[in-house]
Order: sequence, then C-alpha cells, then structure tokens
Amino acid sequence: MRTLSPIEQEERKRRLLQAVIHQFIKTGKPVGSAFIAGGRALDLSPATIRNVMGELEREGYLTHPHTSAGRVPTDKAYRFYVDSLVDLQRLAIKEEERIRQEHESKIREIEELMQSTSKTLSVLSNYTGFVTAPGIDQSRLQHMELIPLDERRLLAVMVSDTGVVKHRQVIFDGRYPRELLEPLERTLNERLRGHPFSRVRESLLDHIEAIHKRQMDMLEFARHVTEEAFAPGDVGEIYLEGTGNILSLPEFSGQDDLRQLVHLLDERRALGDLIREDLDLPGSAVRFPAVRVKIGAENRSPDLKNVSLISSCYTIGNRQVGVLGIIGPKRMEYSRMMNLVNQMAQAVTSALNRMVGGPNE
Amino acid sequence: MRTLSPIEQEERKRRLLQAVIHQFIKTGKPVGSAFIAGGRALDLSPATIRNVMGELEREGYLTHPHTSAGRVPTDKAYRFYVDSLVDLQRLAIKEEERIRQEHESKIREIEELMQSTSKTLSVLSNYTGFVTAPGIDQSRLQHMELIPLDERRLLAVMVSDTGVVKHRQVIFDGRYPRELLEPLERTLNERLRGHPFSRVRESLLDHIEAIHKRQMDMLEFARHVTEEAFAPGDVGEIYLEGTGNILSLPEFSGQDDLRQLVHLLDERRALGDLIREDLDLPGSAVRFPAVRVKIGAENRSPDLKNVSLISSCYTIGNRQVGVLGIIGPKRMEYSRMMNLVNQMAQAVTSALNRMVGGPNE
DNA sequence: ATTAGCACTCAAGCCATTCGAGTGCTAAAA
DNA sequence: TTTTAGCACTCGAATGGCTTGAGTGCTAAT
Repeated sequence: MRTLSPIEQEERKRRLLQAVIHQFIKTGKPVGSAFIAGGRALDLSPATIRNVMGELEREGYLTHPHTSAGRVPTDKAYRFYVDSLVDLQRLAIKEEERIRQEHESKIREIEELMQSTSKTLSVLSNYTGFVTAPGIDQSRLQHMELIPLDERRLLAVMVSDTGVVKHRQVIFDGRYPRELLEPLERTLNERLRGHPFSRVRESLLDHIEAIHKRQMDMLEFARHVTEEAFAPGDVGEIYLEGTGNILSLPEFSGQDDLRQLVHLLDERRALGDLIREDLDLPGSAVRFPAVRVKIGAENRSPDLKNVSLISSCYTIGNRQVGVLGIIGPKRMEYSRMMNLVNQMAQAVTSALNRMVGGPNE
Repeated sequence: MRTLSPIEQEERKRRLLQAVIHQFIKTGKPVGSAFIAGGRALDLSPATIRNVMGELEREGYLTHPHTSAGRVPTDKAYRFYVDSLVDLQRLAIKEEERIRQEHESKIREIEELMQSTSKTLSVLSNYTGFVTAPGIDQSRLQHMELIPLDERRLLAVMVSDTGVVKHRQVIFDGRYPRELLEPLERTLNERLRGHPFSRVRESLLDHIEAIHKRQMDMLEFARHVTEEAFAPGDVGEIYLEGTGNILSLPEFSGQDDLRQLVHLLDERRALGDLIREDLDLPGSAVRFPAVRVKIGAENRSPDLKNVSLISSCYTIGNRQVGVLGIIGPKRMEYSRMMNLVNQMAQAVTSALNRMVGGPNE
C-alpha cells in the first residue's frame, strides 16, 4: 500500500467529513462507516473509515449519539461544510427561473412585497421564511402630512424614501390651533425632508426654537406634533411564513426544544430584534456577496440552538434596509438554500428600487 | 328504596353528566364511575352510576376511548354543559378587576389596542387569543387625503370613523394632473364622507360622471384614483397571540392533529375569514349578551375539530365591527373563559368608543 | 330501583430477549 | 507503515410475554 503524504491524508479526511455531512443532511439518520465505504466517494474499507472517523470525532467534527450508532455532524462540522461549499453556480441557474416565476407577480405596495417574499421563501425552502420590513431607522423622511381628525386630534402621515408609510395620532389636551396646521406642515416638510428618521426628532426639537420665535402658539404646536409623531417606539415589522413547516421536521418530535422554538417564532418582536441585530455585522460565509449562515449555537438566542438561520440583506441605493432569510434544521441543503436566499435578496432589492424610483442616494 | 319519578331521574342524569364533564375539564383524564361515587355530587354506588353512564353513552353524551377506560365527554356533552352554565356571575366580579388592570394602560392607537387585547386574552386564558381589527367593511369613510409621491404616483390615505387608517398607492401610467389634486380631494371628501367603505367605490364610480363634466381630465383622474384607492382586497387584519400555548396542552401530543391546527393558525388570512364568518350569525349560547361558543365539530373548519372557540363581538355605536375571543381545548373552563371574553369585548368596545369620540351613530 | 359481586377487557408498565447496526481493537496482509 | 479483516463488545430499538389495575357490563341479591 502506498504511503500517503500528510497533505493527502488531510484531504481524505475532508472528503470523508463532507460525505458524512452530505449523507446526514439527506437522511437525518446517523451515518455508519459501512455506508460511506459502500459509496464511491472514498475507496476504503469500513475499518479505515472508522479510524478516520475516530480522528474527526476527537477533533470535534463528529459525535456519537451513543456508543453504537453512526456518526452525526456537530455544529463545527456544518460550519466547515458551509464554508467549503463550491457547487453553487450550477444550481443557481436552474432555480433562478422558478424563483422569479413564483415571486414576480402583482407587487406594487411594500406590504405585498414583504408578504410575497416571505411566502416564496417558505414555499421554496419548505422551512420558515422571514423578512424584516424596511426599518424606519434606515430610511429618510420624504414627506409628511397632517390630517385633522377632530378638534383635539390630528393624524400625522409620514412617507419615507423607502416607500414605507407610517401614521400616528397626535392628541392634544385642549384644542390645537387649526389655522397653524398648514404653515406647520410646510415648515416641517422643508426642514425635515431627507433627514434620517432616527434623528429627525432630536434634530428638530433642538432647532425648533429658531423656527418661529414670533409665535408662541406655533412653537408649542410644532413641538408637540414633532414629539408625538416621531416618538420612538416601533421597529419595523417582521413577516413570517411557514412556521408550521418546522413542526414537520422529524428531529423536532422531542417536544421540549420545539416548544421553545415555536414560542420564539410566536414572539415576533423578539425574533425581529434578534434578526435585525445582524444587519450590520459582517457575514461569516464569504463565498456569497452577503449571504450569512448561522448554525445552531452560533445564533445569539439559545432558543435557536437547534436550527440554522440563513439570511441576507436587501438594499435601497446602497443602504441596507432589511433582512430576509429562512429558518430551518441544521441539516439542510445549505447550497440550495443559500442560493435561494441570495436570489430573493436580489429580487427584493430590485423590486424595491423600482418602486421607489431607482437608486437615488 | 324510594322510587324516583322520571323527572327526578332525568335530573339525576343531568347532574351526573355535569359532574363527569367538570371532572374531565379539571384533569383531562377519562372519568370512572368510582370517582364520581366518591365525590359528594351524587350519593350512589359505582354500579348505579355505571348504569346511568351507559344510558348517557347510548344517548351520545359520553364515549369510551376503549373498553375499560373511564368515560369522556363528547362534543354534544360540552354543548349541554355550556348551555347550562349558571355560575357565571360569581366569578365575574373577582376577575373583572384583574382584567381591567392587565389591559387598561397606555392604549391610544387602534393597533396598540388590538395587540394589547389579544395579548391579554392569551395571558389570562393561557390559550390562544385573537382579535380581528375593525373591518373596513363595517366602517365609513371619514376623511381622505391625497399625498403626491412623485409625478406618477400618489398616496391615498383614508381614515374611517372606526379610527382605522388605510393607505394605498395610486399609480398612473403617465403623469397625473397635479393641479387637480386639491379640487379632487375636496370633491371626494364632500361626496364620500359617511359612506360605508364597502360601497364607496361603486357608488362613486356610478355617479362620477356627474361630478365635473366640464373637465375631461378631472373625470379620468377621479376615476382612476377612486378605482385604485378603494379597490377591494384586504379584509381587516387579525391579531393572534399565544399560539404556542396550544402546544403545551397534553391532548395535543398526538402530533397529527396538532400540525393541522398550527398550520391553520399560521395562515392568518384563512383563520380571519373563518372567524369573521360568524360576525353576524346569531350566537348559540344564550346566557350572555353575545358570547358564542363553538365546540369541536361545530366549527366550520375541520382543522378546528379538536378545539373550542369562544368569541364575542365588539361594537362602535351599535355596529359590530370586530370579533375577539380565544381558542382553547374542548375541555376548558367554559364559565371562566366566557366571562373573560365577555369582559374583554366590553372593554374594547368602551376603549374604542372613547377613541373615536363616543357613540356617534 | 339499587347495589354487591364477579368475570372480563384492555392499556400501560415492566421485564427479558433478541436483533442488528456500529464501534474499537488487534493482528494479519499489503 | 498503512490498510484491512476479523471479532468481541455495546447499546438502542423492537418484540413479546407477563402482570397490574382501572374500569366496565352483567347477574343475582337486596
């Protein structure tokens, strides 16, 4: 038998690990040495394979559920697997068409876009799809309008350059000066257009004294409207679809973890925060422009320790305004899913930019 | 032994049935004859109780999971139980306070109200709580505003008398006549105020010819805006909370039914339709003003065949504008839950009327 | 009409057993 | 020196028998 160089040995180990992971992803059952030997990836006897598997186990890539079961990949193994994916381009072309067809139609409003996107992600992946709506924090005020409701309340409607419309009631203790409505509206629009939402309130309140010293009424009026209309509070919504798909996964029949997970999915707010956290962080996977993969314990929340999360950002101009992706079991077809998420991110980006009138940074 | 009159017999049977149901609701386990005999509801031997139980089974009120297990109530039994509930007033007082506290705070916008309501329902019941937002169909247009976005698009913002704000983009193939914006806005507001949303579109399109014969531009402009802004399509939202609670119920460990159920809860749209269907139907339970109880198969959807649904309407003026309630297992504490739902319906009604400025029919 | 008594049923829990998939080690083969 | 065959061993899962006990239904006595 020819002696192998250390490098060849390493290579062989890698291939073996990949084979194990691949197989486990397909079947979800622990992989035994005999099976791998039967395949044509490696031409070795089960015994040898066992030896190598033993090494891989000592290095932390595989585990045993119990003494005499096959090997199961650890998070570390998945990490390795994802990092070394190369066969993406081939899949990309075939699937691209399908994604477009599923998604392209009848999208005119942001909300439709979001819904359609999470739905598409869920249907094509068979897992849970999510999108965070363009956060108000990432966008700038384009226009605002004040609509009188009655003598004590008015409605502030704010349109952002990302196409999101927000409205909020402004309630006064007494009557508000109706005749000042229009001047205020004009002033606000002049002053605030193009300001990022996140800072509009502070900057305006700071400078408000300068607006119209001559009229105390106006001052107080403006202050109250600004304060209320731009009160911080709501982060963008999150659209989730296919929560139920998680239930069908065999690995979650042990109910305890499942319950926690479903609970998290139920608490949309918490999940949204969790996902948004990633928005500006650099991705862990490098191959794709901006597709990120978080495996099990790599996720911040312990409730996500049994799943993987594949996500990507979509942009307006070149601002990242939202995140989309899927939540699935650790053993998923990463390459296909990463491609899917990537495609969707591009699709949403382009749809969005078309909607708000092209990249106008 | 004294002979019982047929009427006394019936009465005894009723009491027995109630005892069985009550017990089953408490424990969730089949109830045996011995247990009932041990309690102080009836002073009979297990044997007699078995006989009566046998009758009740033949009449369809009880079943056997298998030959030698205790009895389990059928849907029909629950129906009987719910219809004969009388001990509600007592509970009402104690719990009222708790509900108010949980719910009363910081509610100013409709959306907050909805969220807080479904949350409260879920927390207090430990099941799944839901509210349908005031449907646009039940409400009337109070005011609308047209906000220019760019030269091809404008935003129609519509405020209903139920306090709901809706907005929609109106897109034109070419430019729209900007100078007609204000006149159109004025006309629309004059013509449409107070019209029910459900008919605003048709009635306006019918009469549109009469508006401004003199100006073709205006005509076309108005037609397009109306058509788009009031296009039918979205029914009110549904707020769901506590979906996860369903998972914790022991009766749903048999996963198959569960999966269907979770799937339904996931499809908010479908669920919303289902719930709204009931809006105008007369209730089955008579004791409460408008608390309805649907048990298992009484529900329209087969996915709900293993749960019960307790709901009530909330109103503005005296229009029923939305539904709220809880979804729980068949064996729930109906009296407490019906009370809860009833309280919440009243709370929401009063909050809502306060918000839109009192019942102004 | 009620009840005590008894035979019967059936699910559930509890072994003990078997089976087989898979391992780890050792010694032989290449 | 590396690979492989062989073998003993381990452990989970499936199987089947056995027991237990809760609960019934019937019959005969009260």
